[in-house]
Amino acid sequence: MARITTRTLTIPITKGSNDAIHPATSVAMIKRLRRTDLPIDTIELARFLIGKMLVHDLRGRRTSGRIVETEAYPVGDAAGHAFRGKTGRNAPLYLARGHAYVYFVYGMYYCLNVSSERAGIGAGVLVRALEPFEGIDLMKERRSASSVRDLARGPGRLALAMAIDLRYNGVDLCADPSLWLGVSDSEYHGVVSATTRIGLSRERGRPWRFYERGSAFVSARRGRQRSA
DNA sequence: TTGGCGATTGGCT
DNA sequence: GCCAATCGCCAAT
Repeated sequence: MARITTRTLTIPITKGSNDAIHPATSVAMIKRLRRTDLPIDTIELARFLIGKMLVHDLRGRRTSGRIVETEAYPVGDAAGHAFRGKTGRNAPLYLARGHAYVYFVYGMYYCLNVSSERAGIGAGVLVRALEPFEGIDLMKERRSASSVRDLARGPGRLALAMAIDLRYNGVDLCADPSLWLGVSDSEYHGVVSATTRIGLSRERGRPWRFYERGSAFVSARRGRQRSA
C-alpha cells in the first residue's frame, strides 16, 4: 500500500460501500502544510482549512480525511477557551498557528483545535468533521462500526476515529510525525458556507462555522437545521 | 473545597 | 425531542 516518504505520500483510495470519494480521483498525493501556508487570522484559517487533509499515522496505522467543517474561536470571543486568559488547559492555543489544542469534554470526548494566531495570542479553530479518506476500516474499529458517513461527523467522533487524545495536545501539526495537516494534489472543495456555531451558550450569533456546502460528512444541529 | 456545567454523543420516547 | 453518561475545569465559596 502507500509508501511513506518524508513530505509526500502516494495514497490508493479505499473503496467502501458508502464511500463518497471525490469524483475523478483515484490516487492522491498529500503534502504537508507548512506554517507559512497558514493564514495568520483565526477566521481566515477556519475557512482555509475546509478541503485540507488531516492525517494520523502511528506505527503504520494510518487514517486521514478531508476537513469539511470547522469553527473559529477568535481573540475576544467569549465562547473561546482562551477568553479568560492563559491557563494550564488552554496554553496550546497560545502557540504559533498550526499547533494542536486537544481538550476533554463531557467526561468522554476529545476535540481537536488548530491554534490560529501568532505565538502568545490565544485563539483556535475547532475541526468538526472529516470526509474519511484513508484507513476507513481502522476508523470503523475505533468507532465500533458505524457508517462511513458518521465516522468523523462531529468533533468527538472525529477524535475517536483518528485516535486523537491528550497525547497530541500541543504538538506542531506542521512538524509532528504522527498527526499533521496536509493538502492533496487534487485539492478540492466546493462552496464554503458560513453559519452560526454549534453547541454554545454564549456568542451564539457569530457566523463562524464553516463547512462545505452539500457535503454529507458535515455535522448537523439537533432538531431543525439552520443555514445562513 | 465545592459544585455547576461544558466547542458531545447515542439511545430511547 | 429528551436525557444520561462521565469527569475536568474553574468560578465561587
